[in-house]
Amino acid sequence: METLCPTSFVPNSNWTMQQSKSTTEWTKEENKRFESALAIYDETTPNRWSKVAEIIPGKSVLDVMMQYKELVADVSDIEAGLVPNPRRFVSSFALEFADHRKIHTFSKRGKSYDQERKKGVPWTEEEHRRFLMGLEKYGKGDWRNISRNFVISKTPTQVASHAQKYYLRQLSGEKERKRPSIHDITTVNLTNNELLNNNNKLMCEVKSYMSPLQRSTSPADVLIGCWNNSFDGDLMALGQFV
DNA sequence: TATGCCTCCGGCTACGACTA
DNA sequence: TAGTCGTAGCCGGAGGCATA
Repeated sequence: METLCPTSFVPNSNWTMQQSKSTTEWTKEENKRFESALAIYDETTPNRWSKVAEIIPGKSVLDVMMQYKELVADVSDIEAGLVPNPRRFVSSFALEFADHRKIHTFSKRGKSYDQERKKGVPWTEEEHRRFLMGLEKYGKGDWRNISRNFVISKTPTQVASHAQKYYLRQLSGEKERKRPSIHDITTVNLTNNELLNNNNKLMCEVKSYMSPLQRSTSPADVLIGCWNNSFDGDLMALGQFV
């Protein structure tokens, strides 16, 4: 059984990316290029952020990652209805993104946006890992925060449902398990933790790249903040800027 | 080897309970 | 009262297995 231990690298921080702002200002034109790039290179694109950065002269991989982080924050504000006029340039793309996420939430008592039953979207291993991280951070039951801060691609309902199956899986004895499952990945212990090694490596790279001022922020905060916004794999690309 | 049936897994939905 | 969580059950899909 593969296991991982999030607390081994998650710092005792306030768990925010607030301090880790991009060091450069973004013009309207740059934002437009940024949105176009996001449309061209979707989430499945390898080294997505490297490619996005190439499209925007003067912007680094970290810059575009931070910009994406802020875009997602805007979307969250829009979704929550907290901010009538989002704090910075909010594009139609952000609004579309918000609509897209809204489609994945369901109204109560059986009235879904789609009348037909949705085809299940399988959880990826990465999403499950983040789910486990969120579980460690917020504990069982706080699906809203886990969804918002760790598995942003899933709604709280989906997270809760996933958790239900996860706990059922844990309760079933190993002998009863006929087939391997993503739920076999747990948070129990440290050994065989490829993820830990990967993240230690990434944190070193991030720290190397950060300016002296930024280094007052834990690189783990940067890494986790990036994680929260689907920057999978692209942090590796930071190495070229070090 | 191909095919079809069976079983298991896991995402989705509905609904009751709880709380602010 | 609305929002959120917990959970039972439904359902589709994939893998396992038996049989021709």
